[in-house]
Amino acid sequence: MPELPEVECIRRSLTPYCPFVIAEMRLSAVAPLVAVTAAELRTALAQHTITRIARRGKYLLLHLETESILVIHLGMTGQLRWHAQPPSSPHRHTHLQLIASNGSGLHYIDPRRFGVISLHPLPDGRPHPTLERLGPEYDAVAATDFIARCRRHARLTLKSLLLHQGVVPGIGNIYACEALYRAGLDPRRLVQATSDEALRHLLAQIRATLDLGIAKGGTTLRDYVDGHGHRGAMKDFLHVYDREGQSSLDGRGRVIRIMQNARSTFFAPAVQT
DNA sequence: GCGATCCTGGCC
DNA sequence: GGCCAGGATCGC
Repeated sequence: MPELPEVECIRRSLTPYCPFVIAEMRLSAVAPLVAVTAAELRTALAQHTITRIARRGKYLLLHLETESILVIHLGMTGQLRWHAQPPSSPHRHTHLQLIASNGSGLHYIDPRRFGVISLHPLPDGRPHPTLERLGPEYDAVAATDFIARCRRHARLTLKSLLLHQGVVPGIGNIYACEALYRAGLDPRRLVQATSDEALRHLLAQIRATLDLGIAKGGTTLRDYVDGHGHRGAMKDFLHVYDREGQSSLDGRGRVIRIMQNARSTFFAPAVQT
């Protein structure tokens, strides 16, 4: 569900509640823990303080005063919600609750359990495995570095390239389609058939697309809400995603849907070459 | 590189 | 009942 703009909006919506002292931690029996046990998580969190919330790609990083970091990935259907008081009817798929002494708290909800709850570093001291492999952030990467990273994946299609978290992390299916539309590039085109100039332009469009997504509060197709339960408005600004058979938002071409790696790609052949 | 896989739920 | 879904890893 959430891509970089949605994760960033969640981060911003929860930042006012830091520092947050965790008086109690509750974990469901089927919480999607990765490389940590419930006991290890409890030791790392209970009676400790979340000092700030950061983001890398689609990962939320809840920094503790101990220098340990609670790592949360929301997968397809994850939510991180703030509750000023304990909710009268907690969501059925609540897997982690971090509760303060006054009853307020952060709730992690994830029906499909494609998410990740972990720690960085891991309890054995090793770095969190997938966090380490992420490329530089979209707003910090130099164009020359971006192009060099693209060239390492010469035989990928541009669509697959954008979904690869080692190039520019945080892009998912929606924003990959949108950035390629804005850049005028066919999602089926191979990296090796794409010029440096076109890649430079693509990076600029990735930035514009993600920044707009953040400014509009993220894309709510169905589930997405920020930490306060607010939906995002970006859906009304998508040019091609979920518009099969219609014209693109700016009217420059008719949108078709194809499957790439078993996932839908929306694009306008008249605009994208 | 590609397909299968982990899950639940909504929609046709 | 079947298909599809905003993700990422794993094995071939």
